[in-house]
Amino acid sequence: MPDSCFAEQLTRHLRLTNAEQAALARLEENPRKVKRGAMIQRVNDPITELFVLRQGRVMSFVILPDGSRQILRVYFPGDFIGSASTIYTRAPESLVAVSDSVICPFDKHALRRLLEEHPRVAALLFLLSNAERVSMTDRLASLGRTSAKARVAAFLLDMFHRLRVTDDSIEDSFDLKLTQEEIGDSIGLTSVHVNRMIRQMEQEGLISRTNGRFRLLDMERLEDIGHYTNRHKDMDLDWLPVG
Amino acid sequence: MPDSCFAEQLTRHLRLTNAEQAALARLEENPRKVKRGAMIQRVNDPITELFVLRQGRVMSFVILPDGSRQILRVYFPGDFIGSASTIYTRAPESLVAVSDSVICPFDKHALRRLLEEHPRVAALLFLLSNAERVSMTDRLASLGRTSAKARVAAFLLDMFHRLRVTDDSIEDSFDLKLTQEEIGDSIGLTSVHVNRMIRQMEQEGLISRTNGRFRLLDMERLEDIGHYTNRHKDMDLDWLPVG
DNA sequence: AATAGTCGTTACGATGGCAAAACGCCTTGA
DNA sequence: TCAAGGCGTTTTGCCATCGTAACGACTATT
Repeated sequence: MPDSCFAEQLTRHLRLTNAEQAALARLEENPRKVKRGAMIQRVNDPITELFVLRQGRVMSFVILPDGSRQILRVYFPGDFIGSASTIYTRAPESLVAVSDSVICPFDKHALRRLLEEHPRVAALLFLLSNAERVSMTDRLASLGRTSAKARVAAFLLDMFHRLRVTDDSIEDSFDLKLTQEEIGDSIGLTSVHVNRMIRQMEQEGLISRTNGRFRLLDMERLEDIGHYTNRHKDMDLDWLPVG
Repeated sequence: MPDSCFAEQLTRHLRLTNAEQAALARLEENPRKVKRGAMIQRVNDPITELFVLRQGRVMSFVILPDGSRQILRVYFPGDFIGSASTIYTRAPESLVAVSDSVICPFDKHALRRLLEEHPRVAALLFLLSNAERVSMTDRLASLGRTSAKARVAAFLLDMFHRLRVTDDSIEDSFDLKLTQEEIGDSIGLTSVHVNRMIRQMEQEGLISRTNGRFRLLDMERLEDIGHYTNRHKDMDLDWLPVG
């Protein structure tokens, strides 16, 4: 395992000095194992710490008064969790481990000191946050303006590409580790309808499933159906020069 | 008019030194008038500049292949427009003036230099971006999991509170300057259905309209219907100390 | 063996989209 | 002052999409 999952993921997109890498690695000095289903943070909890995810899956969500759940984001190894917590004193969203995971909590004030000592990291986090915002707007358009089938297609493609960023072993099949209900709660559908769409897409030869692993058979058609655009190629990697 | 709309809005949330305020004011040295309906940026345009909005209304949106439009965000005076542009070389979204407006374009590299000379501003922008992300997740939950009526209620409340941040003259009635079609494209509904909901809420005494101005008559019930939570009171204003 | 969790499947019904037309209101121009 | 046009709103009927409820099958865990 690398010294810093977070730095490792960052360097897929942006350039870091050795000092910055070392500083980021210090955020991951206290790994903690959490079991599938364990709550890491609840809405309205006073915020004292943020996290880096090393292994497994974590997701953020909110529960509406009528009991329905909206999953906001699924986190993968190397992801920085809880950026929302930097600007609020109480958690605006809950965090739960979707599968057995290893998270690295660090103090909110430790992050502030890091930003003071390594000002360029603040700019990097600003950029990262903007990228996350764009991916959020893509989901907004998906939820607001597309059919159930398009949402499922876009969701699978998004998960596939995000998994590949940190996991080189992924070729064309991957273990999502999400139930169909969790997929539905991510894209604003019921598990019943997610199931309908998945089976339909299987019959059409778009995807296949073998013991829980998805395989995307026809990328091109999936991207078409899901109105999916991979934004990675448009990233401005050198805007913020090194050192 | 203040030297810097942007700095003025920022200081509603966060503390700025005089030097930082002056640096931000320099972003607004080139005001430009744009007419209602004028395109400021198109999807996939190479990005060279970002904007601060001084007067009027600007919105960002995307058009899906089937021609439908998702409005991503409505910007008000004092808003920083185009944070998405910092990390991409091509615009991921279009920008259009919703009403006659004054925008202040500035070079993308001028922003980079500003971040280098005033490292704390990078951290402030990081925080601001995180706040925007949270407001985006609120909309995600609204689109994914709530009824048409709830979305309209939440949208009106959101616009009302955001307008009040920079416009002290607003008491309880306000001029949204958006058509019902634009409201629909913001919250994933057709203009027909937006109209249905607005008239229904009028009849129920929740809101009223007089020559284009909305008046929110029953805040409490609106917040209830829209599952609206005002997050402003939970902001962590002092996490990043001054200077 | 028992229990719990996930997936598969069906029938039924509500929510909200679509198409089309009329209405009101403002602007422009004679 | 009136007419013409454009734009946004209002209204209607029809119907597709997607949600709800309910149950059975399958698997893993205890």
